[in-house]
Amino acid sequence: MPITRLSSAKGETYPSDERKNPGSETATDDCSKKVRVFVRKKRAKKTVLTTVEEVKHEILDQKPCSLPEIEDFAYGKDSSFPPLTHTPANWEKVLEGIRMMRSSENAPVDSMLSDVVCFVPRKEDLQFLYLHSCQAKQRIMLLMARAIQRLLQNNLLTAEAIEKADEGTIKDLIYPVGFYSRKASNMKKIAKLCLSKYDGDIPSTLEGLLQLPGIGPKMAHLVMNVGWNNVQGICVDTHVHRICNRLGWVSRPGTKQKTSTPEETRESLQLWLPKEEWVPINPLLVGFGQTICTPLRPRCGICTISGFCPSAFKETPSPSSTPKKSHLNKRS
DNA sequence: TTCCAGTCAG
DNA sequence: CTGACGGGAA
Repeated sequence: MPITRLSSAKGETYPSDERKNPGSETATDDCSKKVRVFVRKKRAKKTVLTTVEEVKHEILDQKPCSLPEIEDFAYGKDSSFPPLTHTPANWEKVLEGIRMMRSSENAPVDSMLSDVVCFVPRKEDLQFLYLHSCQAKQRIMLLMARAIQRLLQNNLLTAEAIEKADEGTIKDLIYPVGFYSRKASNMKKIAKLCLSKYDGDIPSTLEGLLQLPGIGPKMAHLVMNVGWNNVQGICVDTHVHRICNRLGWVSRPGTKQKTSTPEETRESLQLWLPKEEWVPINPLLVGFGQTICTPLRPRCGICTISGFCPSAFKETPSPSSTPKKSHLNKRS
């Protein structure tokens, strides 16, 4: 079956879990010293941002490593030195808590991804077709699966076939999917573009993907992440956007204000989140956002990390029926 | 009736 | 920045 899913299976282990081994004291002391020197230098040059990734890259000479000293330093646990900018306290506990909640509850995203990526082998190459469902609802995702099935049955999964096919036919085949009309025409345009510029394949760069009609930052990063295995950025959808802001994980540059767009969230999040989390953060938070940290009436009562969440129990219960801005509002 | 989700057009 | 997009569910 050529359909690949982004959502990861439950019970997956993450690299950060393997970090807590007591290493040799001399090595970590040395590392700790290097971190201080490095950050001091950066700050002397008035470099605005110093990320955990950057420190690791410099100090550890590109070798993947997550020494506790760097993490502690980043979180501000080391009182002898100010924390790195933008790294929120307790983020690992929060992530771990969300993983726990996710493992005990099935979210729609687990059964079928909201963004479905199909790879269709043809000759020796991989042909690619994207279908994009904005809906996180299970119903739509089931319909999405059926839409793909129908496209498969009609041999409409190669750029050539899509290019030749009637737009109305495609429209009918993918029908109940959100924005099917626009998507059908985008599929035609993308097929034509891919045939003329990419030999029937899809572009393998972020820039190339973003040129395709209907492909924005969210889909482009998703395709880079799961399609090309080349992580250029975090795939930020509204769930990631919303939850990161509720947690206080992201902010507009130089302020404590919430980010206003997913793109802003992506850039802010990438400043401190370790790269090994860039891919798993999406299905993790999407599922969390579907089951617990919902846009409307988040279930703070059953959320195990509400103690770490600045927004816990602070959402207005019924925004639609009572549009009046009540007592609880933004802080100065 | 309102909202959903991402992208694009105005 | 605002709204359209297309259907269906809350």
